[in-house]
Amino acid sequence: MTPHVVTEDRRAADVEHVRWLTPDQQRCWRAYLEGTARLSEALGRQLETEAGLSLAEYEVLVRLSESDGRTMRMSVLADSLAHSRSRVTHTVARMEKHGLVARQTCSADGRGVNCHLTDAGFARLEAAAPGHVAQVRESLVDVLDDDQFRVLGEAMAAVAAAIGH
Amino acid sequence: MTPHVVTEDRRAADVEHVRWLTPDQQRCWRAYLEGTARLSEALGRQLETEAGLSLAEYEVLVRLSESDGRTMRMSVLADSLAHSRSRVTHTVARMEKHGLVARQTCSADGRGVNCHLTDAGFARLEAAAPGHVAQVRESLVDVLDDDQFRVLGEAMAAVAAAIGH
DNA sequence: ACTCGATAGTTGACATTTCTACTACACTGA
DNA sequence: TCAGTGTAGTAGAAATGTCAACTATCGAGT
Repeated sequence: MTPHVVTEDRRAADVEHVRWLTPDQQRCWRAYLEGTARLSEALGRQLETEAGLSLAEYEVLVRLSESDGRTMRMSVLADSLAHSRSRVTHTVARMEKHGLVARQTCSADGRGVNCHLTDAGFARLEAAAPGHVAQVRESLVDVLDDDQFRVLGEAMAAVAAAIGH
Repeated sequence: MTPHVVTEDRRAADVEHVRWLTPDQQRCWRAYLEGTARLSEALGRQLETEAGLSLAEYEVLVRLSESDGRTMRMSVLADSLAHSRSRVTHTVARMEKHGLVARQTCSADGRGVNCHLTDAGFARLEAAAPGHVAQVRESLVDVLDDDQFRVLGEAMAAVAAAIGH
């Protein structure tokens, strides 16, 4: 904002060392940004209109439905979704108000909270899943050939691993 | 919520026609979700802490900097970002308050509004770009080999095209 | 010129996400 | 035992995004 000459000079020098993206890489990167934006928009809209769920809520339902006893610790849920704890707290609080999940403090660890999928929540997931999967296919899986989709998965797994946990 | 027998039956019948994802596809899809979540989190955090910009604001600066006269119509900007018009209005309004852009009604079309990148906005972009590119490389480009990244770009371009404009 | 439907953009209410600070409990080591 | 440190989760405010309603202008058809 009010740069000193020194910092300006350093920045200017740094610029010469920047490994800018090549035009091809630029194209890939822009395509990534546009594709991911449109895809999450399409998925979110489908879920919202046909099932009254946000994508975040749906993902919570999925994780819980797959876990032992349909129950997960809040922090495990957060990690598995790659969402912040705070975000999961808020999401789960909303879902609890709607009767989709129930929370109770963990008997083994007094700090912990178990989040449990209710029957109503499970039913809601069952009702939502077919439409959601159809949308995932229509907008992503069926648009790509098997190799493309496989590489996409491997690439994003590598990205997730590189960023760390 | 209060399902009739008929609709329940229909749903149950439909379920049998659902083309669920195969386990391999599931893995790819989950990896996609986790990778994109972590990547946008990493990019957003880098920009916020090192440049005081959100990813959305940064993208606006980039588009404007590349356009003729560093000026774009609001709707063109929105389309090119794949963001809603409303969202762009809010984003640009915030940026205008900070002096990064300036708006003026379009002389040719009285409904239109031109969004122009100010010198301060351009300077801000120049300052932010090296760090951002470094993060994009560290978390994405340099994590993948050339083929993976190319396929990723092609795949997401196909997705964007399939979802339409 | 006039009316109608479409387009451009904004606005404000509402929902969601992020940020920061806080409480409570658990574990470790003296 | 208990002080210090780390972990689990929550709460509320601020920032950001979405939705629906609105104003204003354009442009085609009459």
